[in-house]
Amino acid sequence: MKKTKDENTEVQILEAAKNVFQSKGMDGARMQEIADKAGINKAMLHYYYRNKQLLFEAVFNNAFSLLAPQLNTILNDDSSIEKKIRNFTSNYISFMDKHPYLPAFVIQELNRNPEFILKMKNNLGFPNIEKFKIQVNQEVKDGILKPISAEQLFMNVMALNVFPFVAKPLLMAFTNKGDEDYNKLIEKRKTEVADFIINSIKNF
Amino acid sequence: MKKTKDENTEVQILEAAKNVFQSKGMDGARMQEIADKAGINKAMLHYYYRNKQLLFEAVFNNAFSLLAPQLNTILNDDSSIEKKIRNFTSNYISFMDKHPYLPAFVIQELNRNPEFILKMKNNLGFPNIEKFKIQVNQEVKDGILKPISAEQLFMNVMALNVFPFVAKPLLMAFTNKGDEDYNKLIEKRKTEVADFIINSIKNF
DNA sequence: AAATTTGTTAACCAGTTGGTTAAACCGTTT
DNA sequence: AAACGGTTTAACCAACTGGTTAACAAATTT
Repeated sequence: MKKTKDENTEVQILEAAKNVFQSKGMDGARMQEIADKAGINKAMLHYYYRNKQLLFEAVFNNAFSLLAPQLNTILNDDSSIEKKIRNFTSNYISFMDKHPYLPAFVIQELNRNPEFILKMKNNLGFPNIEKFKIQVNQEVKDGILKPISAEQLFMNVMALNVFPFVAKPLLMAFTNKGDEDYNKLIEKRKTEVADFIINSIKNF
Repeated sequence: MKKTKDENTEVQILEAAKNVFQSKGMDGARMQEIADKAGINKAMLHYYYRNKQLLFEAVFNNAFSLLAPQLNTILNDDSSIEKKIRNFTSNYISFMDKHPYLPAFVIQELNRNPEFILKMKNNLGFPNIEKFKIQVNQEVKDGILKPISAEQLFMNVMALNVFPFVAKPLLMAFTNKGDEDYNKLIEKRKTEVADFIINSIKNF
């Protein structure tokens, strides 16, 4: 039919690969299925991305570079810790509505291959906790926050925001909620999670 | 050499399968590797557990039935919410020291196959939130706790306890900690997490 | 418009994988 | 000690999987 390098094929492959890799993981994904979803021949995958590993890494890096800026809002922004937590919590949950598979995918593949993150760490813009650490220590010293280490606070913020997406099937079962009800629970967390954290750490 | 059904082989297979499945997942696991780790012929796997799927389910059910009692301490125990949270947090983190791969494994495989949990729900002893719900509502009404829904509180408790294990490689990278330092962070959480939660929800 | 480069396909291939089979092994029963 | 039963093995197999190849088609360069 048509040819003319649409510059489309390459993007269609990446989109199809994203869907398949994020729902089945590296090991469960099949090159044939990606090709089918992209509406092309399997040989094209190799023409554009040499092999499965490289295609996977393209998808993974894309996913990670969507995630990183989200985290940097809480780590590197200049506003107060309280504002940052409120801001991050609300933003992150909205963000997840658009990329529901993303955190489970990243976490799963990093567990499968922990050395993988070393490559990432060299990337510019890799989330770094140092600034956040200084800021937390300062606010604790100033009596704005009750004593807490930046690392523990960061872990708590991450956990409370990310876990409900990562463990969705499990939490749905335990709370006896269907998909719709569970999403309502999560929607409420846009404000509740921040309140929960602030309540715990702020000196009033 | 020796024969006499040691009743050993079957257990050795399960142990080897646990190791391989929990570190590589269903799709990444190889029957040959399991056989090698168990020190037996590949055909034996099929002799004892018909096929890969059934062997996997045996491992998964084992894992899940280790997890369930942990959760039931917080859901069905009779002590106060505060005591349960303190007790659960400390216990759970100790439990994870012994089964580090367990939560990531269960969560990963449930994401891959969400219908899977329906089978579990019929099992006796499947964690159920109802009692916990009544208890939380009561303590809120009595003014012991600030207003919070049982579901949100439960999600928060789970998130704060489980997430640091599930997302270990990610959190290690973000916090710039090596394995040893990260484990120290987690050790501290045995008391810090409970304090963090109680601080947030208790009326003083 | 001929030649070259880029994009695309169908057919193929070698290695791997889950699973099978037929025979051997060995303790127990007869 | 022969027959029997569950246990174990080596060899095998069909299906699948990632990847290659050679030829073809469209676009670009000369």
